[in-house]
Amino acid sequence: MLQLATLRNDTEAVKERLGVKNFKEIELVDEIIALDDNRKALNFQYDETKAKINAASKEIGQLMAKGQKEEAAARKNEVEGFKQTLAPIEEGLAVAEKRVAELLVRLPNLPSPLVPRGKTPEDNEEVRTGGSKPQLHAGAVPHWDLAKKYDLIDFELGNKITGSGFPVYKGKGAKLQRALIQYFLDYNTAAGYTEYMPPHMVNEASAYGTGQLPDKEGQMYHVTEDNLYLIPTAEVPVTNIYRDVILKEAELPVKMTAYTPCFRREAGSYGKDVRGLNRLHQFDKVEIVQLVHPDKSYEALEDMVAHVEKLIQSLELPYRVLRLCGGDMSFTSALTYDFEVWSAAQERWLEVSSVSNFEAYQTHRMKIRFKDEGKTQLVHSLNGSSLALPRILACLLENHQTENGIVLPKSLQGYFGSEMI
RNA sequence: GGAGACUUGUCCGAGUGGUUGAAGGAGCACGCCUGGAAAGUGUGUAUACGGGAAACUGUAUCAAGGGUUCGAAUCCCUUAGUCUCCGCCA
Repeated sequence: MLQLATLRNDTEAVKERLGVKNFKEIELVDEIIALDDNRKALNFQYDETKAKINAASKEIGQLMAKGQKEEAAARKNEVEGFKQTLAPIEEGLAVAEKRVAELLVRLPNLPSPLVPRGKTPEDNEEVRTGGSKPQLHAGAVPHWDLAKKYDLIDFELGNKITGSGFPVYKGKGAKLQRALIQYFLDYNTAAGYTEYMPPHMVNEASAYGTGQLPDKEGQMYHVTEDNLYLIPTAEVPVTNIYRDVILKEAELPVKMTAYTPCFRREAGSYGKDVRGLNRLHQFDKVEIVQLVHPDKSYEALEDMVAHVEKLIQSLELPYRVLRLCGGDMSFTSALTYDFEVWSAAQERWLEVSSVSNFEAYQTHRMKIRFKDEGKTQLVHSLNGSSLALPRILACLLENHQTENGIVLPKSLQGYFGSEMI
């Protein structure tokens, strides 16, 4: 969440930035500041009254030790009076604190100056493209047909076992998944990311930390019996590894990578968007996360974008890099680059990675800090997919299909154990 | 799942109602000592939110939340976690 100090010090700039994100309730900013003024005043009164009570209680202790019972009793009465004035202050303070916190989490992160204005995906800015779109042979088909033809994925079987959006990978299809995961993890660890295998369920505090709660609970599967959430992305458990941790400056940057399945309810999706592998309830993804010095986060973002870009290039897929506009970026992000790969048979772009700088928005909630010559301050957090598997698989199948089979990119051949499917 | 023990600062560890934010030790930082280092020695060493130009100072925090009390690390309740034994089990 945003810091109150930012709201206070740069009120107008904050409002202007929220406007870029098409945030509707700009008036919340002034409302929060006013509420916090009230909170501060109450807090001051509380502290003052409490100080009197503490001092008097201490005296009572000393009087009792000296056996001056009557004086002690008199002080007790005095404290009784203080306590009566304290009660309403305490109550008001609790309400004020809760209200400020509630409203503050409703403010999205401020977009960086690089974020283009706009409302829809059409307003995203194409930064660059790479690779070239393939000329498919005459009988070329979309990936769901290829998956069937080569017996790689059984969608109907997933429907039977679980429901739509839960495909069953089979034979070479399953092996290719494993090869992709292994390749991505090796590629990430070679770049200095430490591999983690985190839990696939998280508690409320973790979901709150990365911003899935309080608003987006409808997007996660919730195990109500134990009050746990299935992770929608490895970002949640991995970033929370450092929740409530104060790092040493020398420990920065922290670079982590993890493979996990991801679970998303995707309520309201339909049509061609959800055909085949385009949008699933369960999918596999390898994620990268960085915690960095606040001065270095944009440098780190560029570094992560370059990292993901090289990975996509190594898969020999045509891609484009988009800088998301204010209206299309996530609630918690300050700047996001999306990678889309060209799905040659569907003739559309599919998002395969989203790389974001959250600045201190997540770390403020999670209290991830570092010590800089005695001064403690928040680190910046970033994450990106490196990479999400299903759409990569879809594009690999579609783009690399030939009459004789699917030719795998060289980078994958060793992991998969052969050149073709 | 049942029974019991436990959860204190960066770490170890003392502390069962009254100047305890917390003894003692270790670690770390800086200084002294040394040709240099070790040893020794001195000082310092939590976080959040307030007040103050600053020095400094108030409040809160001894797993978390609530209660009793003039006063709680210390007593009571709830929750979470750790350990031991039993049960179950990949």
